[in-house]
Amino acid sequence: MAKRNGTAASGLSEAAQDFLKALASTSRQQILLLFADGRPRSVGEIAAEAGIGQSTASEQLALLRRGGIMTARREGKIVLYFPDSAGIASALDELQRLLMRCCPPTEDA
Amino acid sequence: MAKRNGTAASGLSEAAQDFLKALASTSRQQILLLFADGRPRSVGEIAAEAGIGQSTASEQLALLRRGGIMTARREGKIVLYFPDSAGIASALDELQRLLMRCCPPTEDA
DNA sequence: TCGTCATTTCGCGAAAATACGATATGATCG
DNA sequence: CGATCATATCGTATTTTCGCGAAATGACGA
Repeated sequence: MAKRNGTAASGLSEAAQDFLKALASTSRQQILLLFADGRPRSVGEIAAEAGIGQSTASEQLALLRRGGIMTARREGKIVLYFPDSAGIASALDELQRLLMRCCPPTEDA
Repeated sequence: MAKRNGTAASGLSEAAQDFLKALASTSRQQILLLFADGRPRSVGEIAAEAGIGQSTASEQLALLRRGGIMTARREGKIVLYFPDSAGIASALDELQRLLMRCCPPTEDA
């Protein structure tokens, strides 16, 4: 009776949980903001631009990836990370549904 | 040159930061879910229904309130907590804007 | 005013997150 | 194959969060 990844007891899927946890960190937000220009980056680049260690960047990127916020593909010797628009959209959607459920925008109108 | 509460260096206002932090916790999510029926509750009720200590509930509710997710009003001797639809909507809106900024939903579309 | 009830604040120990350097894994090139 | 570069994983120290009971604050009623 392992818990499926659907709706957990708390009402949010694990994916959405990971999404929120990944986003609730200023350092990960900073990483995310590097991609405002839409250009994929290697781990080393990200570490340098964010001013953090290489291993730290790798770990944070792993969390962002688990949260469905970023994806990566291997490009020869390096690994290119970039935002996962689809993952973000779906997590955001689920989050919105949860909030709607708890907090109807004033029951009248 | 104190940082205004508008857009911080990371790109997210403090309000949005607190919103995310408040939401990124299963116990706080559980509290939030108690309000699916729209009925306001006292701190004691919330503690009981969520199965946590009373002081813990108070502290978590404070975080939810700081995150703009819940509000409270004093009703005689007790304090009634309930979701803050407006706060949620605005934080969600800002979050959405941030994500749009970093992750355009495929540059063509 | 005093006592009581509800909530907040405080002090604390346990658990988790964070960042780092060092080391292991994987891929490319000689 | 062996060296090298990029990334991932490991071990660890520091900080932050979590949840609790105890004590302080605030509100009401006798």
